Amino acid sequence: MSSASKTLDLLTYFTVDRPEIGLTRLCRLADRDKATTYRHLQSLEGAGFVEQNPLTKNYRLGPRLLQLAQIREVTVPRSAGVEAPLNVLADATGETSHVSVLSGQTLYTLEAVESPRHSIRVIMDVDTFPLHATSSGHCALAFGSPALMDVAAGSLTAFTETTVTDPQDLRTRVEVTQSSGFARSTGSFEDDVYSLGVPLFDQTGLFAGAVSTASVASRFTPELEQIIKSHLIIAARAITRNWGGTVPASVEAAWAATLAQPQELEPST
Amino acid sequence: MSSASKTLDLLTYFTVDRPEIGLTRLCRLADRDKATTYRHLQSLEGAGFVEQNPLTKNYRLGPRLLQLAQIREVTVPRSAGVEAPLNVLADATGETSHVSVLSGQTLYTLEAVESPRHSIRVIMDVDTFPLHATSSGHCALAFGSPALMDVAAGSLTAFTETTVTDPQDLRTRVEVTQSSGFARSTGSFEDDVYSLGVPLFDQTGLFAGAVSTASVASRFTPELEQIIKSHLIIAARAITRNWGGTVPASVEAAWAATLAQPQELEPST
DNA sequence: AGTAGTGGTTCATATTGTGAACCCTTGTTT
DNA sequence: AAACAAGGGTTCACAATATGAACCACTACT
Repeated sequence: MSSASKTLDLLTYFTVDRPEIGLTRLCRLADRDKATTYRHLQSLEGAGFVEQNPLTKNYRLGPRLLQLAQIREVTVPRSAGVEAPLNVLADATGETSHVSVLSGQTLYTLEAVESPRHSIRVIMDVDTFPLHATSSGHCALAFGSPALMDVAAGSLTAFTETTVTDPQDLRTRVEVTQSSGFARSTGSFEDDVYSLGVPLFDQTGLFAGAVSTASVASRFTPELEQIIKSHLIIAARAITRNWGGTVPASVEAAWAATLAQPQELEPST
Repeated sequence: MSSASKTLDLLTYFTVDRPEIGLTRLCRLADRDKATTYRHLQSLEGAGFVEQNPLTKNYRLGPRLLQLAQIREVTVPRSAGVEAPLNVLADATGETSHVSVLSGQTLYTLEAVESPRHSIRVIMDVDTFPLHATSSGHCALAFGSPALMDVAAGSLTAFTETTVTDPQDLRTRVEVTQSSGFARSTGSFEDDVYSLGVPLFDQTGLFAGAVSTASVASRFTPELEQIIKSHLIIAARAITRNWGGTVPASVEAAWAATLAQPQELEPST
Protein backbone atom coordinates (compact mmCIF):
# COMPACT_ATOMS: atom_id res chain seq x y z
CA MET A 1 0.00 0.00 0.00
CA SER A 2 1.42 3.32 -1.02
CA SER A 3 2.10 6.03 1.48
CA ALA A 4 -0.33 8.29 -0.33
CA SER A 5 -3.11 5.71 -0.02
CA LYS A 6 -2.42 5.31 3.66
CA THR A 7 -2.60 9.05 4.04
CA LEU A 8 -5.90 9.35 2.20
CA ASP A 9 -7.22 6.41 4.15
CA LEU A 10 -7.08 8.47 7.33
CA LEU A 11 -9.92 10.61 6.05
CA THR A 12 -12.30 7.65 6.17
CA TYR A 13 -12.30 7.81 9.96
CA PHE A 14 -14.01 11.19 9.99
CA THR A 15 -17.79 10.89 10.03
CA VAL A 16 -20.71 12.99 11.17
CA ASP A 17 -20.75 11.00 14.39
CA ARG A 18 -17.02 11.40 14.90
CA PRO A 19 -16.08 14.73 13.33
CA GLU A 20 -12.98 15.42 15.41
CA ILE A 21 -10.22 12.93 16.16
CA GLY A 22 -7.07 13.35 18.19
CA LEU A 23 -3.72 11.99 17.04
CA THR A 24 -3.57 9.09 19.47
CA ARG A 25 -7.17 8.10 18.83
CA LEU A 26 -6.63 8.16 15.09
CA CYS A 27 -3.59 5.94 15.51
CA ARG A 28 -5.68 3.40 17.34
CA LEU A 29 -8.48 3.62 14.79
CA ALA A 30 -6.15 3.18 11.84
CA ASP A 31 -3.83 0.83 13.70
CA ARG A 32 -0.72 2.74 12.71
CA ASP A 33 2.31 4.22 14.29
CA LYS A 34 1.98 7.62 15.87
CA ALA A 35 4.88 9.21 14.02
CA THR A 36 3.59 7.92 10.71
CA THR A 37 0.06 9.08 11.38
CA TYR A 38 1.35 12.46 12.49
CA ARG A 39 3.30 12.96 9.28
CA HIS A 40 0.31 11.87 7.25
CA LEU A 41 -1.85 14.37 9.05
CA GLN A 42 0.76 17.04 8.33
CA SER A 43 0.47 16.30 4.64
CA LEU A 44 -3.30 16.43 4.80
CA GLU A 45 -3.24 19.64 6.79
CA GLY A 46 -0.81 21.21 4.36
CA ALA A 47 -3.25 20.55 1.56
CA GLY A 48 -6.22 21.77 3.60
CA PHE A 49 -7.86 18.36 3.79
CA VAL A 50 -7.83 18.46 7.56
CA GLU A 51 -7.37 21.24 10.05
CA GLN A 52 -6.68 21.26 13.74
CA ASN A 53 -9.14 22.53 16.26
CA PRO A 54 -6.93 25.12 17.97
CA LEU A 55 -8.50 24.43 21.36
CA THR A 56 -8.58 20.67 21.52
CA LYS A 57 -5.74 19.96 19.08
CA ASN A 58 -8.05 17.41 17.53
CA TYR A 59 -8.12 17.10 13.79
CA ARG A 60 -11.20 17.60 11.64
CA LEU A 61 -11.96 17.72 7.93
CA GLY A 62 -10.62 20.83 6.24
CA PRO A 63 -12.08 23.56 4.06
CA ARG A 64 -10.30 22.42 0.95
CA LEU A 65 -12.85 19.65 0.60
CA LEU A 66 -15.62 22.21 0.17
CA GLN A 67 -13.79 23.79 -2.76
CA LEU A 68 -13.06 20.54 -4.50
CA ALA A 69 -16.57 19.20 -3.94
CA GLN A 70 -17.95 22.38 -5.43
CA ILE A 71 -15.83 21.90 -8.54
CA ARG A 72 -16.91 18.29 -8.81
CA GLU A 73 -20.56 19.20 -8.37
CA VAL A 74 -20.50 22.00 -10.92
CA THR A 75 -18.45 20.01 -13.35
CA VAL A 76 -19.64 16.43 -13.37
CA PRO A 77 -23.30 15.88 -14.19
CA ARG A 78 -25.27 13.19 -12.38
CA SER A 79 -25.63 11.32 -15.63
CA ALA A 80 -21.88 10.77 -15.82
CA GLY A 81 -22.03 8.40 -12.88
CA VAL A 82 -25.03 6.54 -14.20
CA GLU A 83 -23.99 5.40 -17.63
CA ALA A 84 -21.60 2.61 -16.82
CA PRO A 85 -23.62 0.86 -14.08
CA LEU A 86 -26.77 1.20 -16.16
CA ASN A 87 -25.16 -0.49 -19.14
CA VAL A 88 -23.94 -3.29 -16.93
CA LEU A 89 -27.44 -3.70 -15.51
CA ALA A 90 -29.09 -3.81 -18.92
CA ASP A 91 -26.42 -6.20 -20.16
CA ALA A 92 -26.66 -8.56 -17.22
CA THR A 93 -30.44 -8.67 -17.09
CA GLY A 94 -31.25 -8.28 -20.76
CA GLU A 95 -33.93 -5.80 -19.76
CA THR A 96 -34.54 -2.14 -20.39
CA SER A 97 -33.02 -0.24 -17.48
CA HIS A 98 -33.34 3.33 -16.40
CA VAL A 99 -32.46 5.84 -13.73
CA SER A 100 -34.74 8.58 -12.51
CA VAL A 101 -33.90 11.52 -10.27
CA LEU A 102 -36.10 13.34 -7.82
CA SER A 103 -36.29 17.06 -8.36
CA GLY A 104 -38.69 18.76 -6.01
CA GLN A 105 -41.67 16.42 -5.98
CA THR A 106 -41.23 14.96 -9.44
CA LEU A 107 -39.29 11.96 -10.69
CA TYR A 108 -37.57 12.66 -14.00
CA THR A 109 -35.82 10.21 -16.29
CA LEU A 110 -32.11 10.83 -16.18
CA GLU A 111 -31.01 8.04 -18.47
CA ALA A 112 -32.45 4.87 -19.99
CA VAL A 113 -30.78 2.04 -21.87
CA GLU A 114 -32.34 -0.83 -23.74
CA SER A 115 -30.69 -4.21 -23.85
CA PRO A 116 -30.43 -5.61 -27.37
CA ARG A 117 -30.79 -9.17 -26.13
CA HIS A 118 -34.49 -9.55 -26.94
CA SER A 119 -36.30 -8.26 -29.97
CA ILE A 120 -39.36 -7.56 -27.86
CA ARG A 121 -38.46 -5.07 -25.21
CA VAL A 122 -39.87 -2.18 -23.26
CA ILE A 123 -39.25 1.23 -24.76
CA MET A 124 -38.96 4.08 -22.28
CA ASP A 125 -40.79 7.05 -23.69
CA VAL A 126 -41.87 8.88 -20.58
CA ASP A 127 -39.84 11.52 -18.87
CA THR A 128 -41.69 11.90 -15.62
CA PHE A 129 -42.85 9.01 -13.47
CA PRO A 130 -46.13 8.99 -11.55
CA LEU A 131 -45.25 8.26 -7.94
CA HIS A 132 -48.13 5.88 -7.30
CA ALA A 133 -47.90 3.75 -10.42
CA THR A 134 -44.23 2.97 -11.05
CA SER A 135 -41.55 1.10 -9.16
CA SER A 136 -39.32 4.18 -9.19
CA GLY A 137 -42.20 6.15 -7.75
CA HIS A 138 -42.72 3.62 -5.00
CA CYS A 139 -39.04 3.92 -4.14
CA ALA A 140 -39.50 7.67 -3.77
CA LEU A 141 -42.51 7.17 -1.54
CA ALA A 142 -40.78 4.52 0.53
CA PHE A 143 -37.40 6.19 0.98
CA GLY A 144 -37.96 9.86 0.16
CA SER A 145 -39.60 12.64 2.11
CA PRO A 146 -42.94 11.70 3.72
CA ALA A 147 -44.39 14.77 2.01
CA LEU A 148 -44.25 12.89 -1.28
CA MET A 149 -46.96 10.53 -0.10
CA ASP A 150 -49.39 13.43 0.16
CA VAL A 151 -48.53 14.52 -3.36
CA ALA A 152 -48.99 10.97 -4.66
CA ALA A 153 -52.23 10.42 -2.78
CA GLY A 154 -53.55 13.59 -4.33
CA SER A 155 -53.47 12.32 -7.91
CA LEU A 156 -54.12 8.60 -8.11
CA THR A 157 -54.68 8.38 -11.84
CA ALA A 158 -55.58 4.88 -13.04
CA PHE A 159 -53.27 4.05 -15.96
CA THR A 160 -54.21 0.38 -16.18
CA GLU A 161 -56.61 -1.98 -14.48
CA THR A 162 -54.02 -2.85 -11.86
CA THR A 163 -52.98 0.73 -11.00
CA VAL A 164 -53.25 1.35 -7.28
CA THR A 165 -55.88 4.02 -6.76
CA ASP A 166 -56.74 3.52 -3.12
CA PRO A 167 -54.55 5.61 -0.74
CA GLN A 168 -54.58 2.93 1.94
CA ASP A 169 -53.64 0.29 -0.60
CA LEU A 170 -50.78 2.50 -1.77
CA ARG A 171 -49.52 2.95 1.77
CA THR A 172 -49.47 -0.82 2.31
CA ARG A 173 -47.50 -1.39 -0.87
CA VAL A 174 -45.01 1.29 0.02
CA GLU A 175 -44.49 -0.39 3.38
CA VAL A 176 -43.62 -3.59 1.55
CA THR A 177 -41.09 -1.63 -0.52
CA GLN A 178 -39.58 -0.21 2.65
CA SER A 179 -39.17 -3.55 4.33
CA SER A 180 -37.96 -5.45 1.27
CA GLY A 181 -35.79 -2.72 -0.26
CA PHE A 182 -37.35 -3.43 -3.65
CA ALA A 183 -40.25 -1.75 -5.41
CA ARG A 184 -42.30 -3.93 -7.68
CA SER A 185 -44.80 -2.88 -10.30
CA THR A 186 -46.82 -5.49 -12.20
CA GLY A 187 -48.44 -3.67 -15.03
CA SER A 188 -49.59 -0.76 -12.91
CA PHE A 189 -48.36 1.91 -15.30
CA GLU A 190 -48.43 0.09 -18.62
CA ASP A 191 -50.04 -3.27 -19.30
CA ASP A 192 -47.63 -6.17 -19.63
CA VAL A 193 -44.75 -4.18 -18.22
CA TYR A 194 -43.34 -5.58 -14.98
CA SER A 195 -40.83 -3.42 -13.23
CA LEU A 196 -38.42 -3.70 -10.30
CA GLY A 197 -36.68 -0.74 -8.71
CA VAL A 198 -34.36 0.23 -5.87
CA PRO A 199 -33.59 3.62 -4.34
CA LEU A 200 -30.50 5.80 -4.87
CA PHE A 201 -28.97 8.25 -2.42
CA ASP A 202 -26.67 11.25 -2.76
CA GLN A 203 -24.16 13.03 -0.54
CA THR A 204 -26.86 14.56 1.64
CA GLY A 205 -27.75 11.03 2.69
CA LEU A 206 -31.27 11.46 1.38
CA PHE A 207 -33.20 9.66 -1.33
CA ALA A 208 -32.09 11.10 -4.67
CA GLY A 209 -33.55 8.82 -7.32
CA ALA A 210 -34.15 5.25 -8.34
CA VAL A 211 -32.76 2.67 -10.71
CA SER A 212 -35.12 0.13 -12.18
CA THR A 213 -35.72 -2.37 -14.93
CA ALA A 214 -38.80 -2.82 -17.09
CA SER A 215 -39.55 -6.29 -18.45
CA VAL A 216 -42.26 -7.59 -20.69
CA ALA A 217 -44.60 -9.53 -18.42
CA SER A 218 -44.38 -12.83 -20.30
CA ARG A 219 -40.64 -13.01 -19.64
CA PHE A 220 -40.81 -12.17 -15.97
CA THR A 221 -40.01 -15.48 -14.22
CA PRO A 222 -38.98 -15.87 -10.58
CA GLU A 223 -35.48 -16.77 -11.81
CA LEU A 224 -35.23 -13.54 -13.82
CA GLU A 225 -36.54 -11.61 -10.86
CA GLN A 226 -33.70 -12.95 -8.72
CA ILE A 227 -31.12 -12.02 -11.33
CA ILE A 228 -32.55 -8.54 -11.74
CA LYS A 229 -32.67 -7.96 -8.01
CA SER A 230 -29.05 -8.86 -7.47
CA HIS A 231 -27.92 -6.65 -10.33
CA LEU A 232 -30.14 -3.78 -9.22
CA ILE A 233 -28.27 -3.82 -5.93
CA ILE A 234 -24.94 -3.65 -7.72
CA ALA A 235 -26.11 -0.75 -9.87
CA ALA A 236 -27.64 1.10 -6.93
CA ARG A 237 -24.46 0.82 -4.92
CA ALA A 238 -22.32 2.06 -7.80
CA ILE A 239 -24.56 5.01 -8.68
CA THR A 240 -25.11 6.00 -5.07
CA ARG A 241 -21.37 5.91 -4.54
CA ASN A 242 -20.80 8.05 -7.58
CA TRP A 243 -23.29 10.62 -6.36
CA GLY A 244 -21.34 10.91 -3.15
CA GLY A 245 -23.81 8.92 -1.08
CA THR A 246 -23.86 5.62 0.74
CA VAL A 247 -26.66 3.11 0.80
CA PRO A 248 -28.24 3.30 4.28
CA ALA A 249 -27.57 0.24 6.42
CA SER A 250 -31.31 -0.34 6.77
CA VAL A 251 -31.69 -0.63 3.00
CA GLU A 252 -28.70 -2.94 2.71
CA ALA A 253 -30.23 -5.10 5.43
CA ALA A 254 -33.59 -5.16 3.67
CA TRP A 255 -31.92 -6.28 0.43
CA ALA A 256 -29.95 -8.98 2.19
CA ALA A 257 -33.07 -10.29 3.89
CA THR A 258 -35.08 -10.32 0.65
CA LEU A 259 -32.38 -12.08 -1.34
CA ALA A 260 -31.91 -14.67 1.39
CA GLN A 261 -35.57 -15.69 1.39
CA PRO A 262 -35.68 -18.04 -1.65
CA GLN A 263 -32.60 -19.89 -0.42
CA GLU A 264 -34.48 -20.74 2.73
CA LEU A 265 -36.41 -23.30 0.69
CA GLU A 266 -33.20 -25.28 0.31
CA PRO A 267 -32.03 -27.27 3.30
CA SER A 268 -29.42 -25.31 5.15
CA THR A 269 -26.13 -26.66 6.51
CA MET B 1 8.16 17.02 -0.13
CA SER B 2 6.41 13.86 0.86
CA SER B 3 4.89 11.56 -1.65
CA ALA B 4 1.49 12.08 -0.08
CA SER B 5 1.76 15.84 -0.49
CA LYS B 6 2.77 15.45 -4.10
CA THR B 7 -0.22 13.21 -4.62
CA LEU B 8 -2.65 15.65 -3.00
CA ASP B 9 -1.07 18.47 -4.95
CA LEU B 10 -2.37 16.95 -8.17
CA LEU B 11 -5.91 17.86 -7.16
CA THR B 12 -5.10 21.55 -7.36
CA TYR B 13 -4.96 21.33 -11.13
CA PHE B 14 -8.65 20.53 -11.40
CA THR B 15 -10.79 23.65 -11.68
CA VAL B 16 -14.19 24.55 -13.08
CA ASP B 17 -12.44 25.72 -16.23
CA ARG B 18 -10.35 22.57 -16.48
CA PRO B 19 -12.48 19.79 -14.99
CA GLU B 20 -10.91 16.88 -16.86
CA ILE B 21 -7.21 16.28 -17.33
CA GLY B 22 -5.40 13.51 -19.17
CA LEU B 23 -2.33 11.80 -17.76
CA THR B 24 0.15 13.43 -20.09
CA ARG B 25 -1.37 16.86 -19.66
CA LEU B 26 -1.33 16.54 -15.90
CA CYS B 27 2.34 15.57 -16.05
CA ARG B 28 3.10 18.72 -17.94
CA LEU B 29 1.01 20.86 -15.58
CA ALA B 30 2.61 19.43 -12.46
CA ASP B 31 6.02 19.05 -14.10
CA ARG B 32 6.41 15.45 -12.96
CA ASP B 33 7.28 12.13 -14.39
CA LYS B 34 4.53 10.17 -16.09
CA ALA B 35 4.99 7.00 -14.08
CA THR B 36 4.98 8.90 -10.82
CA THR B 37 1.91 10.88 -11.76
CA TYR B 38 0.17 7.72 -12.87
CA ARG B 39 0.82 6.01 -9.56
CA HIS B 40 -0.37 9.09 -7.69
CA LEU B 41 -3.54 9.11 -9.72
CA GLN B 42 -4.03 5.45 -8.92
CA SER B 43 -3.88 6.26 -5.23
CA LEU B 44 -6.34 9.10 -5.65
CA GLU B 45 -8.63 6.96 -7.73
CA GLY B 46 -8.51 4.17 -5.19
CA ALA B 47 -9.73 6.56 -2.54
CA GLY B 48 -12.40 8.03 -4.84
CA PHE B 49 -10.79 11.46 -5.02
CA VAL B 50 -10.57 11.23 -8.77
CA GLU B 51 -12.26 9.02 -11.33
CA GLN B 52 -11.58 8.35 -14.95
CA ASN B 53 -13.95 9.37 -17.67
CA PRO B 54 -14.41 5.96 -19.30
CA LEU B 55 -14.64 7.48 -22.77
CA THR B 56 -11.78 9.93 -22.84
CA LYS B 57 -9.61 8.26 -20.16
CA ASN B 58 -9.21 11.72 -18.71
CA TYR B 59 -9.28 12.10 -14.96
CA ARG B 60 -11.75 14.23 -13.05
CA LEU B 61 -12.57 14.90 -9.40
CA GLY B 62 -14.26 11.94 -7.73
CA PRO B 63 -17.45 11.41 -5.73
CA ARG B 64 -15.64 10.86 -2.48
CA LEU B 65 -15.12 14.60 -2.22
CA LEU B 66 -18.87 15.13 -2.06
CA GLN B 67 -19.16 12.84 0.94
CA LEU B 68 -16.31 14.38 2.84
CA ALA B 69 -17.42 17.92 2.06
CA GLN B 70 -20.86 17.03 3.35
CA ILE B 71 -19.38 15.79 6.61
CA ARG B 72 -17.28 18.93 6.94
CA GLU B 73 -20.24 21.16 6.22
CA VAL B 74 -22.56 19.42 8.67
CA THR B 75 -19.90 19.16 11.29
CA VAL B 76 -17.88 22.34 11.35
CA PRO B 77 -19.82 25.55 11.90
CA ARG B 78 -18.86 28.71 10.06
CA SER B 79 -17.90 30.27 13.36
CA ALA B 80 -15.11 27.71 13.84
CA GLY B 81 -13.16 29.24 10.99
CA VAL B 82 -13.71 32.78 12.18
CA GLU B 83 -12.46 32.79 15.71
CA ALA B 84 -8.72 32.69 15.19
CA PRO B 85 -8.44 35.29 12.39
CA LEU B 86 -10.85 37.57 14.23
CA ASN B 87 -8.75 37.49 17.37
CA VAL B 88 -5.65 38.26 15.35
CA LEU B 89 -7.44 41.18 13.72
CA ALA B 90 -8.65 42.63 17.01
CA ASP B 91 -5.22 42.14 18.51
CA ALA B 92 -3.33 43.73 15.66
CA THR B 93 -5.63 46.72 15.26
CA GLY B 94 -6.71 47.19 18.86
CA GLU B 95 -10.25 47.68 17.59
CA THR B 96 -13.51 45.82 18.02
CA SER B 97 -13.77 43.35 15.15
CA HIS B 98 -16.66 41.30 13.92
CA VAL B 99 -17.85 38.94 11.22
CA SER B 100 -21.31 38.94 9.74
CA VAL B 101 -22.88 36.36 7.46
CA LEU B 102 -25.48 36.81 4.77
CA SER B 103 -28.52 34.62 5.13
CA GLY B 104 -31.17 35.35 2.57
CA GLN B 105 -31.25 39.11 2.43
CA THR B 106 -30.09 39.78 5.94
CA LEU B 107 -26.65 40.23 7.46
CA TYR B 108 -26.36 38.56 10.86
CA THR B 109 -23.54 38.83 13.37
CA LEU B 110 -21.65 35.57 13.50
CA GLU B 111 -18.98 36.56 15.97
CA ALA B 112 -17.56 39.73 17.51
CA VAL B 113 -14.47 40.29 19.61
CA GLU B 114 -13.39 43.40 21.48
CA SER B 115 -9.74 44.28 21.83
CA PRO B 116 -8.77 45.09 25.41
CA ARG B 117 -6.16 47.61 24.24
CA HIS B 118 -8.29 50.70 24.80
CA SER B 119 -10.63 51.39 27.68
CA ILE B 120 -12.95 53.25 25.32
CA ARG B 121 -14.10 50.90 22.64
CA VAL B 122 -17.06 50.05 20.50
CA ILE B 123 -19.40 47.45 21.91
CA MET B 124 -21.23 45.34 19.35
CA ASP B 125 -24.79 44.94 20.52
CA VAL B 126 -26.65 44.52 17.25
CA ASP B 127 -27.28 41.21 15.60
CA THR B 128 -28.48 42.29 12.19
CA PHE B 129 -26.83 44.97 10.10
CA PRO B 130 -28.73 47.46 7.95
CA LEU B 131 -27.35 47.12 4.43
CA HIS B 132 -27.27 50.83 3.68
CA ALA B 133 -25.73 52.11 6.89
CA THR B 134 -22.87 49.77 7.81
CA SER B 135 -19.58 48.86 6.20
CA SER B 136 -20.55 45.17 6.27
CA GLY B 137 -23.79 46.09 4.55
CA HIS B 138 -21.95 48.01 1.86
CA CYS B 139 -19.79 44.95 1.26
CA ALA B 140 -22.96 42.92 0.73
CA LEU B 141 -24.30 45.49 -1.70
CA ALA B 142 -20.99 45.76 -3.53
CA PHE B 143 -20.11 42.09 -3.80
CA GLY B 144 -23.37 40.23 -3.17
CA SER B 145 -26.39 39.68 -5.35
CA PRO B 146 -27.64 42.81 -7.14
CA ALA B 147 -31.07 42.02 -5.68
CA LEU B 148 -29.78 43.21 -2.31
CA MET B 149 -29.58 46.75 -3.59
CA ASP B 150 -33.32 46.79 -4.15
CA VAL B 151 -33.90 45.56 -0.61
CA ALA B 152 -31.56 48.19 0.78
CA ALA B 153 -33.02 51.00 -1.31
CA GLY B 154 -36.44 50.07 0.02
CA SER B 155 -35.68 50.92 3.65
CA LEU B 156 -33.22 53.78 3.95
CA THR B 157 -33.70 54.48 7.65
CA ALA B 158 -31.64 57.42 8.92
CA PHE B 159 -29.78 56.26 12.02
CA THR B 160 -27.57 59.31 12.33
CA GLU B 161 -27.14 62.59 10.53
CA THR B 162 -24.62 61.09 8.16
CA THR B 163 -26.65 58.00 7.23
CA VAL B 164 -27.01 57.68 3.47
CA THR B 165 -30.71 58.00 2.65
CA ASP B 166 -30.58 58.86 -1.03
CA PRO B 167 -30.62 55.78 -3.32
CA GLN B 168 -28.37 57.40 -5.89
CA ASP B 169 -25.92 58.43 -3.22
CA LEU B 170 -25.91 54.86 -1.90
CA ARG B 171 -25.19 53.49 -5.35
CA THR B 172 -22.22 55.81 -5.73
CA ARG B 173 -20.79 54.77 -2.40
CA VAL B 174 -21.23 51.10 -3.21
CA GLU B 175 -19.34 51.67 -6.43
CA VAL B 176 -16.45 53.08 -4.43
CA THR B 177 -16.54 49.95 -2.27
CA GLN B 178 -16.44 47.79 -5.38
CA SER B 179 -13.46 49.54 -6.89
CA SER B 180 -11.48 49.89 -3.67
CA GLY B 181 -12.33 46.54 -2.10
CA PHE B 182 -13.03 48.29 1.20
CA ALA B 183 -16.28 49.52 2.67
CA ARG B 184 -16.05 52.56 4.89
CA SER B 185 -18.64 53.93 7.27
CA THR B 186 -18.03 57.18 9.11
CA GLY B 187 -20.68 57.36 11.76
CA SER B 188 -23.50 56.36 9.43
CA PHE B 189 -24.97 53.79 11.80
CA GLU B 190 -23.86 55.12 15.17
CA ASP B 191 -22.33 58.51 15.87
CA ASP B 192 -18.61 58.49 16.49
CA VAL B 193 -18.21 54.94 15.20
CA TYR B 194 -16.01 54.65 12.14
CA SER B 195 -15.95 51.28 10.48
CA LEU B 196 -13.98 49.49 7.75
CA GLY B 197 -15.06 46.23 6.18
CA VAL B 198 -14.12 43.74 3.49
CA PRO B 199 -16.16 40.94 1.87
CA LEU B 200 -15.93 37.20 2.55
CA PHE B 201 -16.67 34.38 0.12
CA ASP B 202 -17.57 30.71 0.48
CA GLN B 203 -17.19 27.58 -1.61
CA THR B 204 -19.89 28.62 -4.05
CA GLY B 205 -17.65 31.52 -5.03
CA LEU B 206 -20.31 34.02 -3.97
CA PHE B 207 -20.33 36.71 -1.34
CA ALA B 208 -20.99 35.05 2.01
CA GLY B 209 -20.36 37.71 4.64
CA ALA B 210 -18.05 40.46 5.76
CA VAL B 211 -15.36 41.10 8.33
CA SER B 212 -15.01 44.58 9.72
CA THR B 213 -13.66 46.72 12.51
CA ALA B 214 -15.43 49.46 14.44
CA SER B 215 -13.33 52.26 15.89
CA VAL B 216 -14.19 55.27 17.96
CA ALA B 217 -14.01 58.23 15.62
CA SER B 218 -11.47 60.21 17.63
CA ARG B 219 -8.92 57.44 17.26
CA PHE B 220 -9.39 56.91 13.54
CA THR B 221 -6.20 58.32 12.00
CA PRO B 222 -4.97 57.63 8.45
CA GLU B 223 -2.17 55.55 9.94
CA LEU B 224 -4.64 53.38 11.84
CA GLU B 225 -6.75 53.07 8.72
CA GLN B 226 -3.76 51.67 6.85
CA ILE B 227 -3.03 49.18 9.60
CA ILE B 228 -6.66 48.08 9.78
CA LYS B 229 -6.91 47.68 6.02
CA SER B 230 -3.87 45.46 5.78
CA HIS B 231 -5.09 43.27 8.63
CA LEU B 232 -8.61 43.11 7.26
CA ILE B 233 -7.16 41.59 4.12
CA ILE B 234 -5.31 38.96 6.12
CA ALA B 235 -8.45 38.10 8.08
CA ALA B 236 -10.63 38.02 4.97
CA ARG B 237 -8.25 35.66 3.18
CA ALA B 238 -8.08 33.32 6.17
CA ILE B 239 -11.83 33.21 6.78
CA THR B 240 -12.69 32.91 3.11
CA ARG B 241 -10.21 30.05 2.82
CA ASN B 242 -11.73 28.35 5.82
CA TRP B 243 -15.19 28.61 4.32
CA GLY B 244 -13.95 26.81 1.24
CA GLY B 245 -13.83 29.91 -0.92
CA THR B 246 -11.18 32.00 -2.59
CA VAL B 247 -10.99 35.76 -2.76
CA PRO B 248 -11.89 36.75 -6.34
CA ALA B 249 -8.95 38.12 -8.31
CA SER B 250 -10.84 41.36 -8.89
CA VAL B 251 -11.13 41.95 -5.15
CA GLU B 252 -7.48 41.13 -4.58
CA ALA B 253 -6.58 43.58 -7.30
CA ALA B 254 -8.78 46.27 -5.78
CA TRP B 255 -7.11 45.79 -2.39
CA ALA B 256 -3.65 45.93 -3.90
CA ALA B 257 -4.49 49.13 -5.76
CA THR B 258 -5.99 50.79 -2.68
CA LEU B 259 -3.06 49.91 -0.45
CA ALA B 260 -0.60 51.10 -3.06
CA GLN B 261 -2.14 54.58 -3.27
CA PRO B 262 -0.54 56.25 -0.21
CA GLN B 263 2.87 55.05 -1.33
CA GLU B 264 2.38 56.97 -4.54
CA LEU B 265 2.98 60.14 -2.57
CA GLU B 266 6.54 58.95 -2.08
CA PRO B 267 8.83 59.31 -5.07
CA SER B 268 8.93 56.05 -6.94
CA THR B 269 12.03 54.36 -8.32
C1' DA C 1 5.51 13.84 43.69
C1' DG C 2 3.82 10.42 40.84
C1' DT C 3 1.11 8.63 37.00
C1' DA C 4 -1.17 8.37 32.74
C1' DG C 5 -2.80 10.65 29.18
C1' DT C 6 -1.99 13.78 25.30
C1' DG C 7 0.67 15.93 20.97
C1' DG C 8 4.96 16.09 18.88
C1' DT C 9 10.15 14.69 17.52
C1' DT C 10 14.38 11.92 16.51
C1' DC C 11 17.30 8.77 13.84
C1' DA C 12 18.98 4.29 12.19
C1' DT C 13 16.71 1.01 9.23
C1' DA C 14 14.49 -0.73 5.13
C1' DT C 15 10.57 -0.19 2.61
C1' DT C 16 8.97 2.75 -0.95
C1' DG C 17 9.00 5.95 -4.53
C1' DT C 18 11.28 7.35 -8.71
C1' DG C 19 12.00 8.14 -13.83
C1' DA C 20 14.30 6.75 -18.33
C1' DA C 21 12.98 3.76 -21.44
C1' DC C 22 9.77 0.71 -22.76
C1' DC C 23 5.06 -1.33 -24.87
C1' DC C 24 0.47 -0.91 -26.75
C1' DT C 25 -3.34 1.30 -28.86
C1' DT C 26 -5.54 4.94 -31.60
C1' DG C 27 -5.88 8.28 -34.96
C1' DT C 28 -3.55 10.96 -38.55
C1' DT C 29 -0.33 11.72 -42.30
C1' DT C 30 2.08 10.37 -46.37
C1' DA D 1 -0.82 0.39 -46.20
C1' DA D 2 3.23 1.97 -44.02
C1' DA D 3 5.01 5.42 -41.18
C1' DC D 4 4.39 8.62 -37.63
C1' DA D 5 2.83 11.00 -33.49
C1' DA D 6 0.56 11.23 -29.17
C1' DG D 7 -1.89 9.28 -25.70
C1' DG D 8 -2.26 5.83 -21.60
C1' DG D 9 0.01 2.46 -19.11
C1' DT D 10 4.25 -0.59 -17.43
C1' DT D 11 9.05 -2.11 -16.13
C1' DC D 12 13.19 -2.30 -13.26
C1' DA D 13 17.62 -0.72 -11.39
C1' DC D 14 18.52 2.88 -8.29
C1' DA D 15 17.93 6.14 -4.49
C1' DA D 16 15.19 8.78 -1.94
C1' DT D 17 11.65 8.54 1.35
C1' DA D 18 8.75 6.36 4.85
C1' DT D 19 8.83 3.97 9.03
C1' DG D 20 8.45 3.05 14.22
C1' DA D 21 10.74 2.30 18.81
C1' DA D 22 12.08 5.32 21.92
C1' DC D 23 12.16 9.81 23.11
C1' DC D 24 10.64 14.75 24.98
C1' DA D 25 7.28 18.21 26.66
C1' DC D 26 3.12 19.32 28.41
C1' DT D 27 -1.38 18.81 31.07
C1' DA D 28 -4.61 16.86 34.28
C1' DC D 29 -5.69 14.20 37.64
C1' DT D 30 -4.48 11.28 42.14
